[in-house]
Amino acid sequence: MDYDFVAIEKKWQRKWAEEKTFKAVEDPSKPKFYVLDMFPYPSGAGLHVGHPLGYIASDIFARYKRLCGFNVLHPMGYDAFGLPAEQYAIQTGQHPEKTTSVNVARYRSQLDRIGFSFDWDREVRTCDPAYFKWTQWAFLKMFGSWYDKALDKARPIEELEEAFAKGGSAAVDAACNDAPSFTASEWLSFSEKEKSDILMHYRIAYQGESTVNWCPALGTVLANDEVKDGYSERGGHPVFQKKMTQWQLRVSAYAGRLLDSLDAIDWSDSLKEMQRNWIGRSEGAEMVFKVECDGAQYDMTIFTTRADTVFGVTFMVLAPESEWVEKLTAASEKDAVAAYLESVKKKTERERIAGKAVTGVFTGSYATNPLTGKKVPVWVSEYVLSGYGTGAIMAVPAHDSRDYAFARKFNLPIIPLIEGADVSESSFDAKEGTMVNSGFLDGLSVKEAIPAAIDYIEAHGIGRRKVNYRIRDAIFSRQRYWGEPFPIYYKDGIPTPVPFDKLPVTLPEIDKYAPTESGEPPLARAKDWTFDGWPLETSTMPGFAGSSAYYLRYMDPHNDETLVSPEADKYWRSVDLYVGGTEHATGHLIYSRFWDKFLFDLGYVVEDEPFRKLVNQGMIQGRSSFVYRIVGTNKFVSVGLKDSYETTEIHVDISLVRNDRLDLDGFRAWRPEFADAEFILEDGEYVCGYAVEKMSKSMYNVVNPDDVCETYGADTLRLYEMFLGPVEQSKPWDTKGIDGVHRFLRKFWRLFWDRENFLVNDEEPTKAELKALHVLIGKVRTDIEAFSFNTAVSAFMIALGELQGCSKRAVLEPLVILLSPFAPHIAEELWHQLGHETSVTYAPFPEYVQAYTVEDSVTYPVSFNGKTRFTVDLPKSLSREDVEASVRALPDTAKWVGAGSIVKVIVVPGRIVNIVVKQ
RNA sequence: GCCCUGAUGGCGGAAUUGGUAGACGCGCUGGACUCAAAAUCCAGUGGCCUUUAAAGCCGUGCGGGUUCGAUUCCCGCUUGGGGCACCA
Repeated sequence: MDYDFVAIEKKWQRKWAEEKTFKAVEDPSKPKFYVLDMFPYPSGAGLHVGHPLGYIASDIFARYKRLCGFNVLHPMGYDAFGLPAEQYAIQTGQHPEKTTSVNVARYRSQLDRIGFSFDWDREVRTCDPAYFKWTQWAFLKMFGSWYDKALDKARPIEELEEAFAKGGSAAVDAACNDAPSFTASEWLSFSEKEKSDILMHYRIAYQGESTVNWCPALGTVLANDEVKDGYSERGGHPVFQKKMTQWQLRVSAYAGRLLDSLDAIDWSDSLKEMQRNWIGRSEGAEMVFKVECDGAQYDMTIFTTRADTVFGVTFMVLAPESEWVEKLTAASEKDAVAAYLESVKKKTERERIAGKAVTGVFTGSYATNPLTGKKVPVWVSEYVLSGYGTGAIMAVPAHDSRDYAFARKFNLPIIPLIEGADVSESSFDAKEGTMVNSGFLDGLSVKEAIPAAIDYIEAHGIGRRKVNYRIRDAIFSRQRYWGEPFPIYYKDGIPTPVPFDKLPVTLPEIDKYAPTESGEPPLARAKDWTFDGWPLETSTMPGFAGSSAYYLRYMDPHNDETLVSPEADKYWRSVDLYVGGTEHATGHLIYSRFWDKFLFDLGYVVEDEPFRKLVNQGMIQGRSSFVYRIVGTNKFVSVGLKDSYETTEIHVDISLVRNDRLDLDGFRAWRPEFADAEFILEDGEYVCGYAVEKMSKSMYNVVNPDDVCETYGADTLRLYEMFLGPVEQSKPWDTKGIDGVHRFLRKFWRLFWDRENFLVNDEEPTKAELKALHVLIGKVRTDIEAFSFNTAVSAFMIALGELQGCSKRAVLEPLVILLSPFAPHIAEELWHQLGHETSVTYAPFPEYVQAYTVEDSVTYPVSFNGKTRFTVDLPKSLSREDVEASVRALPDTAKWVGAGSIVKVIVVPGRIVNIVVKQ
């Protein structure tokens, strides 16, 4: 019987679905294991072979864990809200829900074909009201909470109100954005509206004005991680900085915890580093400068990490968006400052970054250096950011390159503070050297001077130690249709939560999906977009809202009472293995951690980190093929000969190319303009050139997994994607090697079947066969645990070579179990042919037994300095004299052996190379 | 500019903790089977020198170092990929 992968795969995929083989049920008697993939956005293009890479790896791991006796939760769903469906809707008028469900169906059929062991009963879709009810619920919980810095956790807002009523604003140490201070009695006298406005400064989910990334082309604001190099990540449209009132999440309150608990999770160093940079902790000091403008006096606070350089401050700089600009602009400079602010406003984010031109304007006011008493001018410049620190800086041109450039441009003085620093050409930014010109700091090294300066500042009441974080609060509103509506309505202008029992707030039907003519979000088009007669919020939530807690929902997806029941949460706890791309490093993976910590604070979940271990799979790139048309003709020249002609490189569809050889007739039929193409061949064939590029339709290099399943089968696809190289590594898809993997499966099949006979017998395996089997068992286990699937596949191939013609049940049964995570269909089929009734999925992983000894070896005692130190196993061909002579000839350092050491003797036939001592 | 990563045959990639570099697969070459082809099987396959073989020499991006021994550890570069970037 032949290996009929088409029939086998169809048969078992149907059985698995019918029998719900992979259904996960909470079972306290078994240890749990939660394996999760980042759920996909169901795009219209469908899956290409790059997408399943991570899914295959996690599926192997999930199946392996089941074999090891774990109760495995391995769910899948769809991140179904998003821009592409909405833009398609704007163009065609088709409801995004329709597009989305069509795409979801396509994804599902593609996924099913690869034979994943998902528990589809737990599927979630972020756009499903029964799901986003809990996204809205979490938002309301954040709206109803504040962050207590003293306890370092979120608490219900009612407790804040109580504290205000007792002790006013001074009674709490809360994370907030510039809220006014007030007494207890003032609080009690405030109106509802006033109280609401004040609380808004404290809520974890709050409405606040801030400088946001505004993208006019998309008609919406974007979060920082959705902007790349000043362009929108989706669509690549220019982005402007704009002050707007938006819903925001107080992620910044969690900065310290997000940073610290990175140490406790098993993620790659590079990813942790990315998050550390994004969070951006820096230690320094806040310092107060007295400022004077047209006779008025102010105290202005700045942040610096170089308190040691205060003696070199020669000017101050404000961010253009800073509130200080208005206060500190002298009457005489009003016009100049206004003109400058206007010019800054017009620039796109891109221009601000790219144009490194030094610009700025003098405000006409002066600040007093708190240490020297000297007066220095206050300037405004776009190189200072409003969102970081206090939006104002002290400038030390001698030791900061940006301040230096500014000082040079506007002819401001430069005072060097470090001995021997030459600041005639550029600033000296390094934190090393000995202080000079710095009063009481003179003679100290920079490393000593920084804390000494801060101590002094604190002692004299000029400022205090301060840790600053770069991470900003997440902008949470989007002016779009296809997202979760906010469960917020405006009662007398006061943002009011929709009661929990009225959730979810579902999307209204509207006639057009574009923003309104007056620039309002699409939801403003809805006829009756109200709650209880009051207007509802018209913006929707961003993409990361629905993906932030989906891993929790999988634990208890049908629960209508809570996001996740305490029982389910306590059982599944958190994700043990999370597999996905690194592109979410500063988006989803930050927000999810924040979201989880928030729910943890409120006692809804038991773990304060969502993803214990994270593996980032690499991208699979496309391998594009090219033909070379001789300029001005319809003649194509093979790649090896193209240098003798002037040619144009043309992408050719890779389905017309096999092993870089072009299918000439197929090419002529491909497009009308090539119908009468002529070819200049080499060795009778047309050889194409190639390049590794992103897999995309326009480069004709997309490989659909369905096609691979058609020709080779899902098992081959799975095995091949793993065999391609380490999961974490990016690599091009290259069909060349796929035959080798397919051949392996056919050979494997042939251990069981020849043309018509089932070969399996009950003979006793030989020692050599047992050795091959058990080496494989050990290797497969360690490789899977180490996520090294490519070497595991190699191990199978080696074992198969050694087990040729071995059709013994005692060998084949464990072999089938071992193979089942990788190639589940063929394994399931053969498992049943071996007479088993139940799925191989729950068979026990074979035990590794050291069932062999080194053949042809003999044990020698080895002695140094007349004492026997240890014994070694060596090939018989080596005489005892040889061994001892070799050991004696070794240098002393190699001969030392400590008590209790394990010794390995490295033997090249005929001589001892070395002795390795292991502890 | 800063941070993280990687660099090994014609190709994808192996190498447990510093111990015979190139496993496994692809490709290529030769052979078997076949009227022939496909499929399958067997053998060879880093480079140089050599008629061949044996033996030898050189070889893990480059230059140094530590070590009996370095793809592996240290220092300094070159270069591919990714991230951050006026963050004071």
